[in-house]
Amino acid sequence: MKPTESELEILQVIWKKGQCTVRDVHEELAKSKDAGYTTTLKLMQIMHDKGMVERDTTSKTHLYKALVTREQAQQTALDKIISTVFKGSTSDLVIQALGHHRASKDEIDAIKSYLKQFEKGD
Amino acid sequence: MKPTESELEILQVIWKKGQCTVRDVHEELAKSKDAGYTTTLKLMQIMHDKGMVERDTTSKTHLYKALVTREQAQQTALDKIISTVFKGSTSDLVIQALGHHRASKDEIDAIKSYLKQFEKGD
DNA sequence: TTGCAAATACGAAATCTATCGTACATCTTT
DNA sequence: AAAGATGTACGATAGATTTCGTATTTGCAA
Repeated sequence: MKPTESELEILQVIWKKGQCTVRDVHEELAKSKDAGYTTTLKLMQIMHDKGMVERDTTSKTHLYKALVTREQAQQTALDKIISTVFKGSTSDLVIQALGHHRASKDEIDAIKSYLKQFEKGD
Repeated sequence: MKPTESELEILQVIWKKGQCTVRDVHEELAKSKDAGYTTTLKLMQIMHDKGMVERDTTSKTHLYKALVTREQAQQTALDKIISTVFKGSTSDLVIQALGHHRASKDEIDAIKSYLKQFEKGD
């Protein structure tokens, strides 16, 4: 349910590529991290045991796909930090996010139009 | 730098009360958690070793204060999830947050006025 | 078909986190 | 001043996570 730090790193690669071999993932991670191939392999096997990914073992080289969606992981992550560091306040989070992570004009427009549409629903 | 899960629970209490004894923190945590007093004590000592809190040891019962501010923890947490699950996109995070964590009218107003003020600065 | 390269399987060590028990120190109360 | 209560110090354990080494399997090429 709640991916660990390393599991998230791996999921990121799978989310981006859609479908991955262990080597795909490992080489991507190797750019920023320094761990052995079997480490990545083992982690992906564990993730499979946990049901976070599925794999096609038809051929020798297995193909992994994510079962946890990025949206699910986003939601889990948001829930956690909103409750632990934002006192449960979504608006605090939004304001803090906008304040420090300089959003582009386009992003701000996206948010504003989202807010408009959101208001109508009320 | 990056508080663990338990450390965050403790920081939350200290942030709220401003200054705490171990017992203060422990009794607050006891409401939702079931761990012994010395566990809380040990964690707070570790936090002190890490420089996350300072303490006044003048009297027998030590007084702890946070050295990590809530804002810093919020920023660290945001940075992490924006990069790990939101592809670096702040607006994705904001929209996801607003979409799932039903914000109140007041909160939305707060965000809108923030956006207005934010635009002026551009 | 034999052997090499690349992949998987998996046990085990190394960390890190959280938890607790016990020893020791310090107040308070009588 | 002694006893009990309350506090801190700290080693040790349990569990989770990450890492790696080695054994085994599989496919391909000479």
